Amino acid sequence: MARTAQFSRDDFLRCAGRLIAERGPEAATTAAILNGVGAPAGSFYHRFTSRDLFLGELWLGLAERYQTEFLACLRTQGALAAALFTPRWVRDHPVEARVLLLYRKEDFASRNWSADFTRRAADLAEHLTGGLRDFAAGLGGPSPDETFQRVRFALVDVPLAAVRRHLKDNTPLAASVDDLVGTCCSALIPPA
Amino acid sequence: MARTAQFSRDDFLRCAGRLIAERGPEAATTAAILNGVGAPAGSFYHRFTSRDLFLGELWLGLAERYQTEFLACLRTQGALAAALFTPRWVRDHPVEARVLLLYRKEDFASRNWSADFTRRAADLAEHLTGGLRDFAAGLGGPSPDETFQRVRFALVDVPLAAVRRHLKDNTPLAASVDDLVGTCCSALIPPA
DNA sequence: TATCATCTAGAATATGTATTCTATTTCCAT
DNA sequence: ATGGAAATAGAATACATATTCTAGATGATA
Repeated sequence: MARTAQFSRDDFLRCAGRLIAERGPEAATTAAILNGVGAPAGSFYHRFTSRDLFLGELWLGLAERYQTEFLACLRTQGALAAALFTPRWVRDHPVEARVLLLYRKEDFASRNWSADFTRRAADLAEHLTGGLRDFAAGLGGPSPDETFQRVRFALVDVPLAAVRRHLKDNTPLAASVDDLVGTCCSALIPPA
Repeated sequence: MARTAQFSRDDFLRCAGRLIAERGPEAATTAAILNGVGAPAGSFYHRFTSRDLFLGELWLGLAERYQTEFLACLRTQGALAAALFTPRWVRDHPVEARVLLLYRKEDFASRNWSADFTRRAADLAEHLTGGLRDFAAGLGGPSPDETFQRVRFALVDVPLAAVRRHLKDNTPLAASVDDLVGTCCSALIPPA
């Protein structure tokens, strides 16, 4: 009933991911993507309404997968495991890690996102703070909000900082990174 | 012997800094800068050879000032003071902090830097690692390189991570940030 | 094998942005 | 006063990149 597709949405997404991992979001021009996939412009715009939404799809997909795993890890294995989740994820997904963790959301979201995408991004952020707040509440302490901020710093900000330098250099993640992250985590969230 | 200048290099640099602090490096288009200063294109290109070198000058200037103060603080006041230097600098220089610490060097340096600028950037990086290595050497310990990496993490990466979330939200830096940074610093570099 | 929705094809267009170019103005030293 | 260097002025140009547009190809189904 119709011509068979020669390219898939994933062909474009993967190619863009590779380009970004290697040379940054700027390098993922439509021309570079089309050239990498070997497709004409028509085939790209047949599948995606614009480059902005295309990049949004790439970013949201990665972020949703990463964050879901992270929150599951936090719930089932606790603070230290969650703090060490990010270095592990970087080792397991070197390309995705560079795309998702080395650049800023704004490099992908710049503007013109659909209501659906804006919603997905907001849900994502809300889901993360929700998970962290729940965990912080379980720890007790006098100020729930102070605890939340401390937990977020220990489990999100510090691990990301530890990992970014290596992502930037494109060097394998040293085992000592886990020590640094673990030391901070234990200091910030004393084990029971 | 010549017409008096209506604009200064600093007018352009300051305007670009303001634009970047408010809306990111992308917002500092030549058109936006010219419009902000109220100058014609000729006056800009009379002073700067290109936008790339112009942004480089802006970034290098800020980075050199920030880093010089940081290293002086480390030398004279030690690890904890150096770790707390960054939050203090952010409070004292809200605009400059967003330009320098919220974005990546690559957002400014992209390409086409002169040999002079490349050299200044390399010197800067070398100077920083030098200062950190010297300090780490003073701490002793079995592995100088491991100590160096730990010091760099405690005094550079962790403070930057602590500060970035607030820079992104453009919210004043809470005092609790200093506690988080201090806790990590003391755990990573036990006071003598 | 005729149909037709889907997909490929890529040239043409639109847009934003950096940069150049050719006057023209201004002011100080003579 | 005036010659000339430095600065302003802004229209014109160059360029990269995203997007549109029209035509044509393909292949499962009736």
